[in-house]
Amino acid sequence: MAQVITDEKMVDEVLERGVEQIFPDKKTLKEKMMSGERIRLYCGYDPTAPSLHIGNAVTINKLSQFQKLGHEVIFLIGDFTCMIGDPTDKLATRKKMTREEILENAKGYQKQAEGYLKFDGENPAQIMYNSEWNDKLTFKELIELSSNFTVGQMIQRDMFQKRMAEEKPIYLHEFLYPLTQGYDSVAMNVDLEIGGNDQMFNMLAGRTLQKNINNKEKFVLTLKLLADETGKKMGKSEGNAVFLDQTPQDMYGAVMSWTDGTIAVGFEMATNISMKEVKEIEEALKDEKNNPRDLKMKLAYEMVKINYGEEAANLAQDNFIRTVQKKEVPDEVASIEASIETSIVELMMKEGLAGSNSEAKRKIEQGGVSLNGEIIKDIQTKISKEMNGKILKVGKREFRKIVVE
RNA sequence: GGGUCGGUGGCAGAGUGGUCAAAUGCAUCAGACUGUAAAUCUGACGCCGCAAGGCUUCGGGGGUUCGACUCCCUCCCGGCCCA
Repeated sequence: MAQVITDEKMVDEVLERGVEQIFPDKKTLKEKMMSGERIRLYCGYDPTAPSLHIGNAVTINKLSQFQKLGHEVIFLIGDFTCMIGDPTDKLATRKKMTREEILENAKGYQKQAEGYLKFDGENPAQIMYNSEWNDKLTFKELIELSSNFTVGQMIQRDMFQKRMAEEKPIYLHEFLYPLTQGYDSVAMNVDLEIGGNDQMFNMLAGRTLQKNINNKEKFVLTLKLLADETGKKMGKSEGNAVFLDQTPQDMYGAVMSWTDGTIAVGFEMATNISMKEVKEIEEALKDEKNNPRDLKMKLAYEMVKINYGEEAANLAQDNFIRTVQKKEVPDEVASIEASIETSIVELMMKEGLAGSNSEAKRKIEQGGVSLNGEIIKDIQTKISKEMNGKILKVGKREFRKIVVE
């Protein structure tokens, strides 16, 4: 059994760093943690996509901080809730997923989370699947669960309000999402749930149920969303998403495409460098003399280091400097075989460098395709003997070494 | 059950008989620039084709018409109001 650390400074940092709100309040949770009691906490992840993203990483990072203090961490995979689809942030009902798709997506989650959270050694995090108990719920039990909430409470929810205002449909089963997520708290009998601030409603439903059913106080800790001062979020729709299964190079590059305003908060939420350093970075960012790019490079480096280790971080950084800043060819370029007389367009298609012939042609016409630095202008260009060993570049970051057969 | 409005490209959302492969915004891609793969600017953005042009697409099916995203019939789905 792991020893629970009750160092006040450390407890404070865990309860403050990146934290938006704590329910019912920070003081009570702190007292509980300072008492030396080992608390049981979790955060849930719905496997709607094959990869976790940076937003998930922030909560996983928070879980790991509790883990380091010796608390019991559960990494919950929402294979059941996922079938309903969380209405949070969704203007439209999510399409239903099959169990197969869901489990396929969930496969990589542990590996992707490992950069932050330990699943072995002392005090390992446990992985649970919420289908384990939700599958077994009977209709009768579901009715009993539902009776803990009123329709009024459900439709209060901002997202539902918005949908009603826009005359968009709300399906009955969407009301069950907070219910089932809430029931997770009861089934696992946890003391604390953490999640992004947008998950507050769902997490509080669990607080209500845990109180009503197990007569236990469940704490809820919400984290700030990773966003810049204008509220611009990181995410897919913003085009700057970072996924945990990206290659080190791509991850590094994706971080580099964040807006400058996200640098400090990125360090605070997604890395584990000390808060002292985070403050120093904040100060440095205010100084005109410093180039924010350099601090962002440090952030990108840290992110890759956490997920892939120091060596990969160095390589990713070198790669970025080389290909993006100096516009040179990277150290390692994948070779591709090409037979004489096949067209460049055909080759690009075969290599997945273009989604269609039209796209390949467009890229050539727009000057995005080059061979050893020489822009290919003619879409009719065919592979010739002289091209052997030359580097084909498509767009900013795709490099292939041609091996003529 | 009745009334009424609606279902358009990855998303949001215009378009009401030819000028529509379908405005605009977001996302995406390419280029320029830069302090970065940021911001900004320029261009592209269904598929095939060097091109001319062709093919497929506006909930499904059928019809009217020289011609339909646009009109008619029918079916499916949704919002709102009434019951």
